[in-house]
Amino acid sequence: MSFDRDHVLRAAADLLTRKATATTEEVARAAGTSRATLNRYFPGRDALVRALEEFGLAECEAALDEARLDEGAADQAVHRLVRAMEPCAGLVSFLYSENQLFEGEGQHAGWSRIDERLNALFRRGQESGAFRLDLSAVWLTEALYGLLTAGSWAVTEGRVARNDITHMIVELLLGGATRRDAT
Amino acid sequence: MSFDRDHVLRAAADLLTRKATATTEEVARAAGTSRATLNRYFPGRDALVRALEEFGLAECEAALDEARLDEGAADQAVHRLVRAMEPCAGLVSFLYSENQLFEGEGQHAGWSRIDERLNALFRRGQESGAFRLDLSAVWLTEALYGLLTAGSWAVTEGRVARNDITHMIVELLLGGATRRDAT
Amino acid sequence: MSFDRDHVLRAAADLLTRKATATTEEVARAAGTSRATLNRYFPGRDALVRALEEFGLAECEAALDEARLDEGAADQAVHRLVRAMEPCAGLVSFLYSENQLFEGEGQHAGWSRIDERLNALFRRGQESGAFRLDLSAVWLTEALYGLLTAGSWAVTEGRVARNDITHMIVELLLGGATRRDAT
Amino acid sequence: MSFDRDHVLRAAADLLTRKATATTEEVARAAGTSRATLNRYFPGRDALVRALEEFGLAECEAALDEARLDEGAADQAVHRLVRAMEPCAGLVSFLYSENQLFEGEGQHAGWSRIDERLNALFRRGQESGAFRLDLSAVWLTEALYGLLTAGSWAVTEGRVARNDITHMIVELLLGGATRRDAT
DNA sequence: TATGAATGAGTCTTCATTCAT
DNA sequence: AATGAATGAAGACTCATTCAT
Repeated sequence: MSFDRDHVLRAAADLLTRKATATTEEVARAAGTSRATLNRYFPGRDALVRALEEFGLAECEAALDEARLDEGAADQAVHRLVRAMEPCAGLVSFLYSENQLFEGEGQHAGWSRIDERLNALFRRGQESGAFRLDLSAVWLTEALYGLLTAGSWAVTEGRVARNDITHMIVELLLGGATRRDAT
Repeated sequence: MSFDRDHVLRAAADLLTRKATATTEEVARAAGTSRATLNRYFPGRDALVRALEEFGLAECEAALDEARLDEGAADQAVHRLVRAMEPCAGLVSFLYSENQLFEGEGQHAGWSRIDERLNALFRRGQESGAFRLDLSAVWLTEALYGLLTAGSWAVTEGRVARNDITHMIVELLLGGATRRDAT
Repeated sequence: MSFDRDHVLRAAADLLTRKATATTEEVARAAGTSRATLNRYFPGRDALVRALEEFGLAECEAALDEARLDEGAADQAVHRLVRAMEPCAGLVSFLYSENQLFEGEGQHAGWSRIDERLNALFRRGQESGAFRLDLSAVWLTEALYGLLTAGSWAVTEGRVARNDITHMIVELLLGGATRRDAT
Repeated sequence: MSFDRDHVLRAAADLLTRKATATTEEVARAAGTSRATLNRYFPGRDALVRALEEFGLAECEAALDEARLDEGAADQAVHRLVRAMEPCAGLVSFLYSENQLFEGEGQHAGWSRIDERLNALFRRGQESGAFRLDLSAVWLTEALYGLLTAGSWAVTEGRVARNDITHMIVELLLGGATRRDAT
């Protein structure tokens, strides 16, 4: 059977998300192939990380497309967004921590595009009067990443049910912890 | 001059927070000492991480003490908590990611104690009617960690002003992004 | 199209003469075929070297035959010898260096046969009074190899014209650098 | 005891002269040290070869200095030259074959300097009427290298006595194989 | 039969660690 | 006590080889 690049990338993402320092051998084994073959397609660990970055970017872009950020009320769009991005959370978290290493080189332009799309959504919410103005769109974007990561971990560690996590993130992000009806 | 254990730990925390894969040599250099001396006091990388864990735990406990979580309204306590914990965010984030590696070994009991104190705060808020019941105290604790980490990065990357970050985190955690006065 | 064993051997000899550490892939490419096919006919790098050895031996034997070492004056025979062997020089040089690796394994008997034929020529010259007795026939044989190799390199590097090299080698080997008519 | 760079270089030269494809481990063992330490001082195999090149160059230059090429009759100078260079022959031969690999990069300028000094000697002999004019100085230089290499091998393989080799090379280079008194 | 693809083996390199000063 | 130097261990990479088409 032929080498399934996508399958390998998914397996690598799964493993590295859980154990960021996993060996090339472990990655290869997890992908059901050998070190040498892995190296044929991704020459060097960097190449693998770069490929994962492209992969993660594509997944995120697809998630954003699927969420139709421009349509309907901003809070509903956020809801769709979180639901769509949740599967990417682990990989994105891994890539974030890896990117810290490449400080000098400047990060991949694709992430700026993603950031900008998220920023645009939050700005739209602010302009429509739905979202607060004292919390900047940039911060809301960063906070979304943070909550996605936290949610991913919380599920992995068994502290929150997988089926609940989208609700947890969306409600916290949009409504906060304080009771509204208590007013 | 005598070996300043605390100074070394702070330097190591600063560096590893930014670059989790930093070499022993880099850590030693950042601490102003040599590999060999570093190894004399922390025999093995694990020992250093464990020491950092103790260090981070102590800082966190101190922050929790300083925030007087049991006193006054829960939301005010959360405010004090975030302000007090913010300096620990980077180190806590690093230790979290390191702990992923030691899945097998149960994690340090100290973190459970911290978790429990935070959980207790959020439960108190829920029992007092101040906080929502559909967002579990456990999740709020995890979310707090996530927001602290996101805030730390956002400041490091220059996206949010250092003086604003406590406000950003507290307001989002308690009030969410949606405008309340718009009702 | 059928596999042209001789063509492959010549291409391999040409390449390995210039770059002794050439990869199997490079050899195959130079021969206009693929690694796998090369391996089908020469299973293992050793097999290729052995085949090259047989090839080189055959070429040398043919050169010696062509030079008719037993006929005429010894110095004339040396002249014919150098002219005939010059095309083999590069390959012989390569095989010499390869043989160093197989110290343990006795070298191919064919080389002894060649050596013996050359020795015989120089001994014949000594016995006929044409060649000096204080330079052993064995040494003259080795020196011939050395001069052939040096000549091959000198031509490759463009330091001596291809048409001159036989003259240069023969004259040096037979007459040395010192002027005779100066006496 | 401290790391003896010169000792390591000599050991490496001795081994690589005999077995050009020797492993880093074998080189280290032959030098009485470990791979890791070898790598500390010569990071990468290339670095070792470059260092050997510098080492060989220095030895050659020293040999040329010792031979006082400018003094006395040219043939006497050649005699001194061969005697002085003989110990370098193996290493020079190795470096020659290695240099073939770096075709693109152009060879170390030092060798040109050596070549030029040798060329000058042979030109001086030609101008003084001692050496033939139909064998170019450049060729005599190349031939000298070839004879040194052949002599080194002949001694290693036990075909010529070590004490005889200088005589063998000098006499062949200067006087050739043909009897002079036969005239 | 010839070849692209997969892999086992072995080398190079680097890191964490230990030792002698 | 502190450090430069040496090393064992382990990961990454490349090559020669084999397999399936």
